[in-house]
Amino acid sequence: MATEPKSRHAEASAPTSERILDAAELHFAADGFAGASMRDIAASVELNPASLYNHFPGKQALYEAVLERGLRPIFLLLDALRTTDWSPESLDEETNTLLERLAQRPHLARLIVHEALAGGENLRQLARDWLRPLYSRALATFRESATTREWEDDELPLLLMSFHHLVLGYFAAAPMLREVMEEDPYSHEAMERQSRFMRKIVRLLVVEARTDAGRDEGTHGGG
Amino acid sequence: MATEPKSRHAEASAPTSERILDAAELHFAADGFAGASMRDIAASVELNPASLYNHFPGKQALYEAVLERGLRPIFLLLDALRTTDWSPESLDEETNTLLERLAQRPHLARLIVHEALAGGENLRQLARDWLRPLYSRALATFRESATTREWEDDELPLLLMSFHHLVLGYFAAAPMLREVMEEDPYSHEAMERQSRFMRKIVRLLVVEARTDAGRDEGTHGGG
Amino acid sequence: MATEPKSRHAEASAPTSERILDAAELHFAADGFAGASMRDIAASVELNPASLYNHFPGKQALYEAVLERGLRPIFLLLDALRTTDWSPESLDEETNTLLERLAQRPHLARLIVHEALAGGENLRQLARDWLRPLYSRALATFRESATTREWEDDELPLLLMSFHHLVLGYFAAAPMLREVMEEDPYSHEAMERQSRFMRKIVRLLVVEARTDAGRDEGTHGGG
Amino acid sequence: MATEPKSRHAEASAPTSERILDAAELHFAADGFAGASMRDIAASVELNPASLYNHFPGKQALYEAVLERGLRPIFLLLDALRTTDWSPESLDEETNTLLERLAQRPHLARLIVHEALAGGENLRQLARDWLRPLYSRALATFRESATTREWEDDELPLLLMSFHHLVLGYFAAAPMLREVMEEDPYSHEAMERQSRFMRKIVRLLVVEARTDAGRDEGTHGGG
DNA sequence: GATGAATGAGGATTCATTCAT
DNA sequence: AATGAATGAATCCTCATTCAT
Repeated sequence: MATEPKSRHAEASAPTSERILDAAELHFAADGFAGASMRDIAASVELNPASLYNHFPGKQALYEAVLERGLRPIFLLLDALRTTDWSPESLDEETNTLLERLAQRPHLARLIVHEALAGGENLRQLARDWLRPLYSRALATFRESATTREWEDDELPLLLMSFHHLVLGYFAAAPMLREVMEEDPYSHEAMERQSRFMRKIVRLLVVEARTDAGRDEGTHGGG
Repeated sequence: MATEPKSRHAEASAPTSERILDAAELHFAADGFAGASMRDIAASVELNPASLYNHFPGKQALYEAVLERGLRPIFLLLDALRTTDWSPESLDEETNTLLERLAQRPHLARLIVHEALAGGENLRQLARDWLRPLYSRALATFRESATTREWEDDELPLLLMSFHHLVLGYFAAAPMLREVMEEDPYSHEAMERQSRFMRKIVRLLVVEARTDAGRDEGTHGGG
Repeated sequence: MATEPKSRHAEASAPTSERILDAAELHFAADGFAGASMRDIAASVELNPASLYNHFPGKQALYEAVLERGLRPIFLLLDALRTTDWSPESLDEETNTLLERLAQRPHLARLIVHEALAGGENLRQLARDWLRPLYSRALATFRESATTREWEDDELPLLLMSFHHLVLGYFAAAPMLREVMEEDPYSHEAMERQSRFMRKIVRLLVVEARTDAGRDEGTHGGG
Repeated sequence: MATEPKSRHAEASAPTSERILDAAELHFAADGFAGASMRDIAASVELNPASLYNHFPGKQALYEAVLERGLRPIFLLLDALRTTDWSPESLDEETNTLLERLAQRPHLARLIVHEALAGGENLRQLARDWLRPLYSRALATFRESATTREWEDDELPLLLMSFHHLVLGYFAAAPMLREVMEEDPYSHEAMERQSRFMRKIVRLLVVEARTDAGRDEGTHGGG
């Protein structure tokens, strides 16, 4: 106590808490909140289940701590996209950064998708604390930007969600990709390819769309 | 009385097995295989849990029956896309049909996404029986088509998966959309808008890409 | 109804009842009353479990019918031993007959042993209806006989039970013998050997004992 | 308080695991593995059924622990018989010791007989771990001994099994004996009588048989 | 901070039995 | 005489949580 200036909060005091969070993140991502078990999480940290309660008051609190720790930096990063100048080069770079960050902690994407599927109180909280603020600001940036003028105003949320689905989908569906494509989607090679591909999609949907704007806009313009 | 030889037990219109499948589909979609409980499913049909076993030999079999009943028509529909002529009009129409069909049974998408997340034996089976045949044939069609010549050959699987993520994502994330966008994503209005949007995306990624093909092949030099 | 003079009782009316009894005997012998299941018995006869109740009012009644049908002839046979003249030749022959009869229906022995182990109401009934009358008469015969005069009077019940254990034990322990001796105890060869052996034991314990009587009876005589 | 660091929970004297084993032994002996229920065992120890799983990972493991604890000393004892000198006095004493030991834990015999009846995986294990080693060594001892020269070589296993049936039968059939003989077979008196009787049988079948050996070898020509 | 033991609620499944057809 | 469907009670076992040590 004399030599080590521990923080006041239990979460930061010991590496044990961190190890618990790591294990919990893994299990929650794999099995969802309901599917993950305190027993398994404890076993992953080679701890008695009862010991988890010395660090977190319960399963729900542990879950929230995982979300907090994992999502904050991701969302901060996304939020920073606001300041982009929407030049193709910037978009490329920012797409790249985001994918790399997600690739570092691939469990988080699955975690969010689990929540999105399940609905319920956890999702409500996640939406309130993280998703809604993020999306509303991203939307605002979209709207201010001249870049996306090709899209109708009421299509911008859909475009935003599409990027959400595309990005999270890739990570979340990793187990499926392994089955269907018979390749490890987290391999350096696969990530590289996906990153290139995503940049291309971004260009086609955001950058080039602007260029095409004047041509054959007969489809949605009629609505 | 002469024409309806149904027992007095089944007051509801549909045969019991069908009603069980309906309830099971709902619960499996909401909570995943592990998260859904036979007890809850039975309660939804106002049946004793033991009665489920008169219709299906177990949870796993019930799950598979749900998949079979729900996915067969969808996948048959997707498979039929093979015969498309890739004209913008055909693509528009087929995109439309697919989305409408999925909208009729919005739980299925969530069910697949649950599987994709969870991995495990169920996914392996789903991949073997449904996904892999479908994707390999879709890919073949992609490849034969002159339409998508703009994409590198090794990008076609990614493009395919992107459509997977985009389409399933919309339905699967419905609970999240409700929270974040504060709108019912299954409303006629929202569906209409999403359908229009998806057609536009398809056009931008598949049809127009072809047109752009000759221009600045593979780089973002257009900016 | 006109052509077939069916007996009034359901048990005798159809071969189905008989087939049910056969299957029930097998299952009760293998797993005991509690361990055997109506479902399995029905499956053995390729019948719906509900159909059993058209022939027997319940599990308990079916069990009793099995006992009745199976044990009566055996016990009649044993009872007939009363009239033996206790000559070595007669004993040999009667031992032989008994073992052959039991070998024909090896399940019965296991059935009795199951009851003997379990105790409870079924055993009480079995004892009242079958075992007690039989043993008391067998004992009386023993006592009248000059043959067994070597044994103290209070040892005769134990001698009787010993034969019970020896005979039933061989059949009841068949699964164990298979494991331990690695041989099929129901094979003709094994049965032959066992029969010869049992006759030898009977001779040693009953016939020869008489002869030895005068020699070194220091052990029990002192009690 | 200083010398007894036990928690307040365990008011009863023995440690909980031991009390569970006691109760389990009783129930498994009475109803067999399949027939005994964790619920009942827990109730016997006044414990929540879930608590059993804090001490044993499952029903099967509990069963094996019961076997291990109960059978090891018995089988060690039997194994020690190997060193007997086959003198009448030694046999008397050893028979006595064995019966006394079994009488101390009369449930074990029923437990083994249950297994012998049921067959299945448990029996296979019991045979492999306990019975087969024991019997093969006992047989070897029999064979080396000059004592049993009267018996044919292929009769020795049967003789061995006969002792098995006689000894276990007495204990296993206790419920039946109570019904049929209307006496408690575990009473001191009954045990004393049975012990005397068993010694006599052993003498007649093993010791005296040797003496008779020269007389009328193998036939019942004595009549 | 860690743990062994205890527990109530709930998990899937089996069982004997009933009843209308 | 046979059956499909229904059911309440019981089966083994898991879960998150608590508590004394």
